[in-house]
Amino acid sequence: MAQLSIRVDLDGNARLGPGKILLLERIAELGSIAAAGRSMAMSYRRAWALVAEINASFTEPLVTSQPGGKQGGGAALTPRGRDVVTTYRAIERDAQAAAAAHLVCLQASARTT
Amino acid sequence: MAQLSIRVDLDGNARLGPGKILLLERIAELGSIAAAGRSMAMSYRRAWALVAEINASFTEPLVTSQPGGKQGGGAALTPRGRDVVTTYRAIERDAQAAAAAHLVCLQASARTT
DNA sequence: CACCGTTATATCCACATGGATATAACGGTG
DNA sequence: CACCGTTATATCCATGTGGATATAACGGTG
Repeated sequence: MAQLSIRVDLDGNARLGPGKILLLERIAELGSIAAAGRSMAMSYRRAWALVAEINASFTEPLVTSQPGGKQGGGAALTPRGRDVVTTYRAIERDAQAAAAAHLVCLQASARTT
Repeated sequence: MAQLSIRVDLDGNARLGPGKILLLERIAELGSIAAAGRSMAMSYRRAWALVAEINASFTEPLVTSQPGGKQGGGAALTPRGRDVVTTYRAIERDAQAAAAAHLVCLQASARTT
């Protein structure tokens, strides 16, 4: 089915799209920036840069991280981080629902090959 | 206010986002691919490539063009092209409305600098 | 105390994107 | 019939993005 791909442009410079949100979810699931990046075939460099950008975009960090420690360290989402992910997914769900009828219309004239 | 930036991913390879839609609107308004590109500070090469990609994505062209003729030629939207633009704008409007409450929530924790 | 996997950071470079530019063909208009 | 601005297309190249790689620091664990 036709899908919307949604990027949120907040006032200020914060921009949040599918890639960053998936990265956040993988961090929550896997407990590290490195593992999250690997799971998305993304270099650590890029994953780290995205996390830095995300944290800089909000008034408090969405991701906490520690170098060293058990298993070498790791990262996790803050409560605020979890909220942001949940809210983004809600936006996606509601926007997709609101657009469903229009998408059927668009899809009808699209080349499917 | 926080804005959604929406890309539509149709079944097949067709992808339609804000840039292509604006280009289509400018073509409709200005009557040429070249003028539309200029109005968006976009090279003719790129504008032309986007139009080709758009036309290839649908079962019938959204843009017709003719080289030569009065004022050197020009381009215009087909009825289908106008439909697609209208439908996309409707998706944008409805999705934005559906997300409005969530966006307020997100914006509250975003850095506004 | 050596080891491990991570965070954090810097450097180098391959590649794709797209701008700049050139050229030809087209077909009304003066 | 020359001119014009467009479509259409090709070539060259600057630039930015992000991968690959290296290194240091960190702090639990065996």
